[in-house]
Amino acid sequence: MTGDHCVSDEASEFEYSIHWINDLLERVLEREADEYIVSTGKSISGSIPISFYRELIIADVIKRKLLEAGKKTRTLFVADDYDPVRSFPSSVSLSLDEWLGIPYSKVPDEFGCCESFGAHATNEFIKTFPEFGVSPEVVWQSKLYESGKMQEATRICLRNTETIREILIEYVARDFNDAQKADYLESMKNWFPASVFCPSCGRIQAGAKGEIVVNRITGYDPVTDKVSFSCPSCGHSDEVSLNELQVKLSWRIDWPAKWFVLNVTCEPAGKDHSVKGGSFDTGLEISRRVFGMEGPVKVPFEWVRIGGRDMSTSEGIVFSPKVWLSIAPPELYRYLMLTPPLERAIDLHPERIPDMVDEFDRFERTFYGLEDAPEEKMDLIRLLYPLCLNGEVSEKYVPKLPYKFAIITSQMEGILGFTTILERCEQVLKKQFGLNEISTEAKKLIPIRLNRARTWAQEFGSDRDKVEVPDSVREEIMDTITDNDRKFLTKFCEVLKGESLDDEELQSKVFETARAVGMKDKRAFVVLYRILISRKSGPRLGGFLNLLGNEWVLKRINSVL
RNA sequence: GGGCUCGUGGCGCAGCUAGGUAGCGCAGCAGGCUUUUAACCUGAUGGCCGCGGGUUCGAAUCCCGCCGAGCCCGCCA
Repeated sequence: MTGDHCVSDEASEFEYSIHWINDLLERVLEREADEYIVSTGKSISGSIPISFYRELIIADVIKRKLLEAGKKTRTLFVADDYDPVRSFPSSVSLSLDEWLGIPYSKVPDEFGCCESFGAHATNEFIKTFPEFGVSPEVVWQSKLYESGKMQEATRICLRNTETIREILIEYVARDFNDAQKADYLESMKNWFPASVFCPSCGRIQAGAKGEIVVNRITGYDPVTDKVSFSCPSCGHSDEVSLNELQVKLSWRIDWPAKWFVLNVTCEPAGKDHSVKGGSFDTGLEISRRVFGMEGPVKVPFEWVRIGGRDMSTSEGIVFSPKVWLSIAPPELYRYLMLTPPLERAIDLHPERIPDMVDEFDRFERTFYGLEDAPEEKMDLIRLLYPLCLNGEVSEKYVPKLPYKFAIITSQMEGILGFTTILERCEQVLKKQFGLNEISTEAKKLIPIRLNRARTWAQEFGSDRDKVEVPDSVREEIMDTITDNDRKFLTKFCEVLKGESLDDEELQSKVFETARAVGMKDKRAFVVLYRILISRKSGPRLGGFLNLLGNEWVLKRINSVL
């Protein structure tokens, strides 16, 4: 802040904040609610991809800031498991014909461990909440309906069918041409905002994606509270009292009804819903005119993509939270979600995880003042860093093993064993951060990072990232070794047989030995790397040789002599 | 048809809201660390800031138009 220019109180209102979180908080606080309910929701047509965490994290930071401001608040996660099956991802073994049109909450779990197909997919996701630092209350849409909590909302909607029709015509048909508009108006004449789960066949609709015929209510009598319907799936038709039927509101109506029932103050919405005149806006209109409520604060956000493609379950590119956790820290994911503006698409590139982890580590060290940063950036870092964590900010910096070092080292586990590797990593940490002792917190993180780095190298790394130590020296490598090389190797064996040296001493010995036999030092390194890992360069040799152990290296060298 | 976002050195991005010397990370290059590197440090190279107008003393930044890339909505959810 420059002190010489004075900003009046009025003008300061128009100052831009350093981050969207602050603007968002302000907008939400304007509601002056007794309790702020920040809701999120997801349809459950299969495994939930990590992209959905953008919504949960946005909701979570709103909650965190509200709590900080001393407000009462909760976040919700509404699992829309009452939606009927329209299609299955290719990996699913269930028969689509059998379950089409049945709610996901009534389709069995093919793995047999959860209550239903919907519950399985949802539970799998919920399990990762603590690691990603979110803690919403889980609301099952199926239970919301089955427990009767939605029934009054449904009744209100049926009684206001005419108003809802008007709203839909206004919003949906806004940009239609005359012919489309005429069709739409015609179709809305006998339209009702809810559908019936047929008491005879249990379906809410017939036909798969593209050719859906919904078992829509065909009439409602507000005096008798009876609804009539005709099932397109089995042909059953009837007129039954509303509270004796299982009825579900249409999507565009279901959403505002949930806002009403759950008293939602704020809800982030992906761009598919938040498009101008889209389902969110329609919902707000319904909130106002049908439920007499203001409706939640809309928080539009763009999608998270992976490698330039959308994460869709149907395409089979499911990048699940579990996969993320197997290669990168959850804090990094939060960081990536919180840094860019909400309206910006985020494209994840798994192959760039090492760089991104490095960046986050640097960001963290900057927070702790271990790295320089311009003061104007510090405000943002102080705001953002705590929001990236899944727990409390530690008082002291917990040193992290460099990810790129972990990539190489973790792949040595096969030949060295985990214990040796851990010891080596602790040494590196001590050296890098100038420590005498490593805290237990830091120690705990080492194996986690090693595992992630190894998995990353295997699953997403290029050939360059994969370091292998073959069981024996390959034939083609043998052929490249000259007599002069053997002279060097023989002499170097004497070094290895001698007293144990530290990394740097051993490093120097490579040079000394090379010179002693009149070999170019460059060649000495190439030869050793070839024998060890079949390529001409690799990790810093002194440390690497010690990592492998003199005994092992001696045996290896002897095998080519 | 309606809407959103993006277009800045090889790649990924910041800067744009309050116009004034074009920055960062990664890769690449050169050098250093008693000579290795995928660690670390230093340095140099590299950009008509998509194109064309306008406003201005001055535009990556503001305004208008265009081009290109991508996505969403438009039946259901």
